[in-house]
Amino acid sequence: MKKPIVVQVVVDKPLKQGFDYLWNPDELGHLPKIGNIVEVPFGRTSLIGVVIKVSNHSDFDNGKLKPVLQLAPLPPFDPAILRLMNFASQYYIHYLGETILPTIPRMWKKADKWKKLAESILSGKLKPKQDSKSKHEESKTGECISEEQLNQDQTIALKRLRHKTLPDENSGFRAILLQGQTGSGKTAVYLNWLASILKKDSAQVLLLVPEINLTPQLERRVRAYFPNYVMAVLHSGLTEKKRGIAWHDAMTGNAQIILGTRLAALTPIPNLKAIVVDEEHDPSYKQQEGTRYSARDLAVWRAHDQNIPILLASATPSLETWLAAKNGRYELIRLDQRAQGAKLPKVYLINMRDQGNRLILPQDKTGKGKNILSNPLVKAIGQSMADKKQSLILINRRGYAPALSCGACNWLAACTQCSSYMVLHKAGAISNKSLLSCHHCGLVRQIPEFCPECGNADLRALGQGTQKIEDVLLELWPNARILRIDTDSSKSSKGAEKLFQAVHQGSVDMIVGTQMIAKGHDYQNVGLVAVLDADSRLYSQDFRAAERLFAQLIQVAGRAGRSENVDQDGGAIYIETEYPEVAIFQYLLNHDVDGFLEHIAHERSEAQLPPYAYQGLIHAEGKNIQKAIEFLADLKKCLLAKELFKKNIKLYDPVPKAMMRVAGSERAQLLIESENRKWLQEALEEIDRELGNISQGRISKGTQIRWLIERDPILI
DNA sequence: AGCACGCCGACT
DNA sequence: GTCGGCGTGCTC
Repeated sequence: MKKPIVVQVVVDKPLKQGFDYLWNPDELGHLPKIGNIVEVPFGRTSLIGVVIKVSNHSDFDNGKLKPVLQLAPLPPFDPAILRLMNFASQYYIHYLGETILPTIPRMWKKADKWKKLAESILSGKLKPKQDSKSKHEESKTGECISEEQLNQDQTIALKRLRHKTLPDENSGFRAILLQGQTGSGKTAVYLNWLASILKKDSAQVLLLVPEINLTPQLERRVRAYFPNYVMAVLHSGLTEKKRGIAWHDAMTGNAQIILGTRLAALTPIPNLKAIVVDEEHDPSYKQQEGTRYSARDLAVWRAHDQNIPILLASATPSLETWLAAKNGRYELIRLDQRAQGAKLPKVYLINMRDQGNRLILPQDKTGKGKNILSNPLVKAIGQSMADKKQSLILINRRGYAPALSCGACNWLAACTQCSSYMVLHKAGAISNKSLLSCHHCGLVRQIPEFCPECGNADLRALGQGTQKIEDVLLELWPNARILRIDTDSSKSSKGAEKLFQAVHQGSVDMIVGTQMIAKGHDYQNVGLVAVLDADSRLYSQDFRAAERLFAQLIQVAGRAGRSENVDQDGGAIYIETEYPEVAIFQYLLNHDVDGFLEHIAHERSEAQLPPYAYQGLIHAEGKNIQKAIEFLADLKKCLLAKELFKKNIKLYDPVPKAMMRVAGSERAQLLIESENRKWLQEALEEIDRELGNISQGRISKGTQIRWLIERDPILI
């Protein structure tokens, strides 16, 4: 008798095991391969799954095996990407099916459309128009900006890079940190490097960027660099179809260049020969839902596993990467000369404790406006206007004011769903009338006419956001052309790119915005950058706050003085702070990135914090905070009885989260820490088992607490 | 995670 | 007498 073909399939459910199915080669047209994407019956419905094992046996009751219904018109996930998925699943303590399946674009998860898709593939209709360039024509290096255009520093960096990675056919795994100031031309270096990798037949390269939707400039630049290659662009902002096609182009090898955000790190690229992670320190590489992976870390693992080079580029490397380069685990290539001779901007710290620096607006007799803009900054903006230079003004709060308060009884408008105050938005931003909005759950409310506590009509806006700064600037310069760029304004107009176009055309004098204006954009005529709320991000209890702020400040500083005019001075950055003496600002004064990292490294080492220790976080969420805390306290008690936790693991006390209540549910967390990676891994696996025993999915049975394990958290 | 099955309180 | 609560178990 002929042996049946049995395949094991994982699906997108919180289930530990795979499920066995019969494979009928006559009906499916092929023999099964590990990595095949299939449709299988599951309970009363059917699901998409991935084959993870092929055999002739099943431990399950053979009479009850159901057949695989359909095979997707896609190549199987290649062995390398499956190894990566397996690793991610284990490392981040997430079910394999729930790790693999969410990486498949929606377009390919509709089994009823597979027949049609198969036809479009055959007839070549799947390609979008602009991507249908033939790929094997002409010289493959194409119209790359020629190496002669690189400055001396860049040329040396590129040479070293090639020397490290190209001497022989399989030079193997190399992790290289390309550290260089903003404007030092890192992009030109790595694009030229990728060009040399791509010379090898059918090679594919992966270029990861933090948020491509904010930087269409980079996409255009890469396209222009490689006109003769097919490029696949992958990020969450794409339409279903575009993303589906790009993913298909990557996994079939049709595209040579895969440019994308963190999700691209988990895309199958069968002929992957090199990876670049641009702005490798950027927190947006960390996925904050589902499998909570770090795309940068996975990319390094992938490069190591596939024995290929990876380049990590940044002006302000993460401490992890910087230390690895320092102790020789990674290679270090520096790029210190600012391209085209541009100078670094001068840094001014404005001490906001100094009364003399405070500005009183002429109309503002009460002095309410005194903390909004300082005198030195107003003078500098005026000068910048006179010089016909643009000013970039950052305040990391959108809306008009971050709170609404009663002048009589100090009542504050709070969100009913979250432990946060509601932000006042003036007409025009979210809707055409003023209202209160919660930035955590999205709840929107009318502005009350009277204080609901005491009936007073004197309700005041506390603090300031982008809208208010815009108002104040208009008061000071009634004729100034001011553009506000934040999530609100880019949503209500036709997206951020339209707004940025106005900036580049020079039809704007001042740009007021949140952090999103600091990312990646090459401003040609910005002479001044101002940071208004620097301190608010130092107050955070997160130990990485200073590191993040420093990176952001260096990044915005780099937006100043980027003119085409070679003799330009470097522009200026003004930072308003009540603590100009703290280390972060002092290192910033000298643009001393290494000094700052050295300083932070010392602090972390003293405190035994990451990267000198490894952390995991258990999240718990329920109807009330007591229940959530109790759940974690019980867990802790139970864990402390185990050997592993007595010796090698530090368990902190369960605490409410900084934002305790969000959208009606209350959240707590338990931090666990170990000096040893492996011990932490074992501990997290033990916790997963423990919680799995008392849970159904990710909800604990008795207590109805939803829990989640996070490895290497970045926001604590 | 869904979803069915199954055993105890207030309702047309 | 029934509708419906969510506790428990299953999905190849």
